[in-house]
Amino acid sequence: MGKAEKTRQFIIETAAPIFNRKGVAGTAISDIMEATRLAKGGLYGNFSSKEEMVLEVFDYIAEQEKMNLRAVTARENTATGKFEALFSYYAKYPLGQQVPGGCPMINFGAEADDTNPRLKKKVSELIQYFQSRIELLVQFGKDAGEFKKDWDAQRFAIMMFTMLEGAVLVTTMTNSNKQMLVVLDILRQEMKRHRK
Amino acid sequence: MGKAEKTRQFIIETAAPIFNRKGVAGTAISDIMEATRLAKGGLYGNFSSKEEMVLEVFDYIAEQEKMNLRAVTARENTATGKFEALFSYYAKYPLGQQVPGGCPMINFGAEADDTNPRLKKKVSELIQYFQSRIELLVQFGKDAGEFKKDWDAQRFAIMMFTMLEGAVLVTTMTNSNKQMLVVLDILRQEMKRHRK
DNA sequence: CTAAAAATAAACCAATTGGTCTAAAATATG
DNA sequence: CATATTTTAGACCAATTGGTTTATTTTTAG
Repeated sequence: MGKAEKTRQFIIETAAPIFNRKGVAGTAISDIMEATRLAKGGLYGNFSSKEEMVLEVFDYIAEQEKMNLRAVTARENTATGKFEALFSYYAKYPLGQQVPGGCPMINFGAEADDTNPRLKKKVSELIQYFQSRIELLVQFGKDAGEFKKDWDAQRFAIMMFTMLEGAVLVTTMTNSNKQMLVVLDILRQEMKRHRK
Repeated sequence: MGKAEKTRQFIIETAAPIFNRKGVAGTAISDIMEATRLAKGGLYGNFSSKEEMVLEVFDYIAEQEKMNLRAVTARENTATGKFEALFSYYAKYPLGQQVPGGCPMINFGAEADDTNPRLKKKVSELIQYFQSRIELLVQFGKDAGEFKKDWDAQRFAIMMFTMLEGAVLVTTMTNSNKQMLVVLDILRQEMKRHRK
């Protein structure tokens, strides 16, 4: 990685939590200049526009989120263990976030919806990825004989993902993970019902 | 309602969908001027700042959302019917929204989180209201002998609200209500399990 | 070590930002 | 109807917006 690549990456990593926290419209280029200690030329030499920068920042965030999801589940080797690891991770939410400032799918999604179709598409793809990973985890558990074969993986993936995202919103707004814990209990119970 | 009050209300109602769509930071005063056909003085004579305007706009939106929730459920007189009316309403999401631009709890919540504590508190209160209404609906059904007495109302309210909000996010991002329909089916099934 | 290439800082730009002020117009009240 | 009050339009403000350009520095490669 040459100097240029390094600077580019440094800008992306520095800008990510700022955009996630303050939103795209709420973040001025001057905010990024301040955080990176780079002059305007340093930024526009690496990105042709704020829009392009945001798009690349989200790619980075999406990669972080995917890596985190893999890291959390990789530590266990049974499907049940992997789910439990995920539940423990969310129980501590919003601690341990890879990119601070709340869930990027909610943050970027809410803003992109009516203003940025390219960004919206990226959010949509990240959502799909998360859901398909949950589905694969259920399938893995079924293949390993941990879960009953008639458990509807897609249905559970939708249930788990929507509930977790909703719980993240509530947790963030109320500054309390009380409801998140209830949600996790419901998910654990649902998993138990389909255990062999 | 004098002329002043009327203008004030007109500004709020006109600005509401704009803020909901484009976000607070993404909305310029000039956007509101254009939509209301009012000059700057006309706006700042009624609101001391953009911040104050947004706060009042959200109060209006919250009132609309509450009224809508009441309106949807009021048409039926059994708890089961009221829940079914809610499910039918969400099945058509995002159609029939009172304030266009997606769910205001997500939109304003995501942005307010790290930037506007006063707004965040209002979002939090609206969330609490929705959840308590669901709880009351369960309680109403229990009292009327429709639901089993041992159904945990609060637990279901959390499940229903978080799943619906998550589904709204997914529905909005993917431009498809496919997942919303799955979520509604899960909720219907859960209700059935606690029917007498 | 040197020459070509890449990366950077900072001055500069027009447009727009949220907000103020004043004079004119509209309204409400006696 | 007249007067006091409220409401409004629009000029004006300094600051900031995203973005460009140019001259200089730094890095890379031969």
